[in-house]
Amino acid sequence: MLTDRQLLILRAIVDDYIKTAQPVGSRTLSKRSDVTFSSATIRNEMADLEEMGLIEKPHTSAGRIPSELGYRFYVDHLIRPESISPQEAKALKSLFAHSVNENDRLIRHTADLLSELTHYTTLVLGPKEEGQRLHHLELIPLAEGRVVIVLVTETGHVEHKTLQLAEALSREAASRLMQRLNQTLRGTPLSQLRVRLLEEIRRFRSEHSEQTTLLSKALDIVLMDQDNERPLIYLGGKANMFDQPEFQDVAKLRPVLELIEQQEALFDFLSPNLDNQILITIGSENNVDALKDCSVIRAHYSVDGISLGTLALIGPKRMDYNRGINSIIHLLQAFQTELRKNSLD
Amino acid sequence: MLTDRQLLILRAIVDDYIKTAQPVGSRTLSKRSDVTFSSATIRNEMADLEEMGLIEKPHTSAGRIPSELGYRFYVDHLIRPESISPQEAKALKSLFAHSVNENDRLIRHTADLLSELTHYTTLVLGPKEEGQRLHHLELIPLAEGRVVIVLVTETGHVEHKTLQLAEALSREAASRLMQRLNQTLRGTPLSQLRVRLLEEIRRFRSEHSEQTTLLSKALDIVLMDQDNERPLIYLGGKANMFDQPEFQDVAKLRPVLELIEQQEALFDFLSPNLDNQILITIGSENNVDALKDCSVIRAHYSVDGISLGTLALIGPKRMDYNRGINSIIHLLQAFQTELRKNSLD
DNA sequence: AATTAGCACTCGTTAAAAGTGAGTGCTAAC
DNA sequence: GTTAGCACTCACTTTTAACGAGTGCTAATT
Repeated sequence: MLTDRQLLILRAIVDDYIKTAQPVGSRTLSKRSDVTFSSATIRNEMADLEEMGLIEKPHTSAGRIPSELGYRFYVDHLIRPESISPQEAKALKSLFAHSVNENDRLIRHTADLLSELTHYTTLVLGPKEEGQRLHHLELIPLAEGRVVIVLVTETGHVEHKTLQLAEALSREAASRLMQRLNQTLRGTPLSQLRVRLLEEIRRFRSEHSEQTTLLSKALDIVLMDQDNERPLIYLGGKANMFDQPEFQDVAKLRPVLELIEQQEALFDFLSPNLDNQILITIGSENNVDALKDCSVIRAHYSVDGISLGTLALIGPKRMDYNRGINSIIHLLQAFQTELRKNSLD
Repeated sequence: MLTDRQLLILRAIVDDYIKTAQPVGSRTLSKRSDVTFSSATIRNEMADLEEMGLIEKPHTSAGRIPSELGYRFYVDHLIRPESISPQEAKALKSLFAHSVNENDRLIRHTADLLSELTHYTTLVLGPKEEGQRLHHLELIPLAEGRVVIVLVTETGHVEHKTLQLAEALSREAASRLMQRLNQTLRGTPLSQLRVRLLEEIRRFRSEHSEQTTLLSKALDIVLMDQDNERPLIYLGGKANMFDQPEFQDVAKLRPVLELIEQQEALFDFLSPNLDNQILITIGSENNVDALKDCSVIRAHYSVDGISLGTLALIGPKRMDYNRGINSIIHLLQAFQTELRKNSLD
């Protein structure tokens, strides 16, 4: 167990290092107004803290920096849930002043906002398709056998695909089929949609003896497309990475930026972990080599108790956890409220 | 005018520098099999080439590197339109083996292909909306006054927007209005669509005395949205930038990557210049400070003689122009063929 | 017993000095 | 016109020295 003085020193070291990115020496600390004891005393305490693995020195004659364990301790025990400043609270309220009807744009907007708010890079994992339920389906026949299928989910998400049929689908046939499909399929989870859709078309065909073989084949191909399986990831403030002194070296910067561009890898990484509402992973805790020098703050967003996706903040291990956590919590609130507005019960 | 020997030497210097990124010395050149004269002779010729501004030395005791003028001369006079290798030609053919129905995805796919082919970063500017013409318009009323409007252009581009009305629009009203709108508005350039759409709705209202004020207001807001004005830009192979030795320094890399993330700036930069089908700009010719160390190869793509957008390749000034130009030309062909397939006359 | 002042020591950082080598320009010989 | 030879330049590397922030330990102080 740590003494109060040790806690004070540890917090001071982490705070200072987060601010300056420079190893913190005993003399520097002793000059702080909240430190009443001498640098020698601090050195003794530091030796103890180092023995406990909470801090470390880059080399013999340097000050101390927090270890991963130190950051972990700081995050777990030393963070004070600071309320954001009044002007920020005001800004946050006005952020969503005019509603954004489409979830896609709402999510993109949110990613940008969060990165502006924190000056870190932001990742927003969109809702997984599979979990969502169908609200409405529309078939729009165009010229030359082209058919656009529009799909609206209960969360208000709209999506379209274009099919190419060998022969035209009449507007009347499309209309009849559509009416039937909407009657029977509303509420179907998208994960089952493909199977049930084909089944339903087959049944419709036998009842009405209409020629929809081509349609079902084309639909099958388009719905099979794995593009749909994976939720989209939106990024905000990528350039913020450049401002971090730890990423002035291309060798450090490259793996992070490369990972960020890879949808698949990111998806695996961000994929839901529903234990906590807010999850912070530090350095090697990320279990991703490219992120061994980064910390990630994740928050799951949900509507009506259903978890939809993830908001994440990515920065150096030396990131401002306090600010990051508070910003993400506050933005999460506003974001969920907007999402709620867009959903179709 | 340059002598044959000077041309040989200039080409050798540029080729060598493109390959190695190291200043080329007279001794190195004299060892090439196609060089029969001595290093001293080469030094004399180099002095002349330098006087003409075609090459320069980073410092007194270094080899020579091409100047911007040198690259310009190389691009204008020394490039041989090399046909791509058989295996690449084959690969190119199979690239679009299965058609991509949606232009958006086709464009994205193309950006990725081009960057894979060249190992440079690729930009693809999508078609400008304004120039395109309406093919079909669909209104889909959902629950709670939500209406999805789907818009299909003659190029086969599909787009949707969600409107929020204060009170529900009946399916019948929507259907009637839609039929009318499609009759009168097909072929309208998107640039005029907003005005003509509102006009048409107003007229429809007076004729049928239907309550569509809300609809036109909501439509107005949504169509006003400047998001639509600007074509999308797709990026491929961003990570390729990291491989270039000239961008190992964050100070050099940063402005380029930052620019690439800025849709607006890129849009202005890539905006059509219809003089040539292929345009190459080198370093300062880009007129963009962030690209002063880059070269850009641009190609305009068109369907049925109508220019739609731009394919671009971005790399260091020392980029492999030969390969870049040839790749972009070949991919352009295939890309346009696919686009043609997707258009609705 | 806890705290602090003092001091030798460590080690990264910076600056200057010396050595190395690739490459040039010039001159004289071919 | 071409080439061999040679002095010269200058980035790059290595070496050495000086510097200073910071530490650990010990002895004195509270």
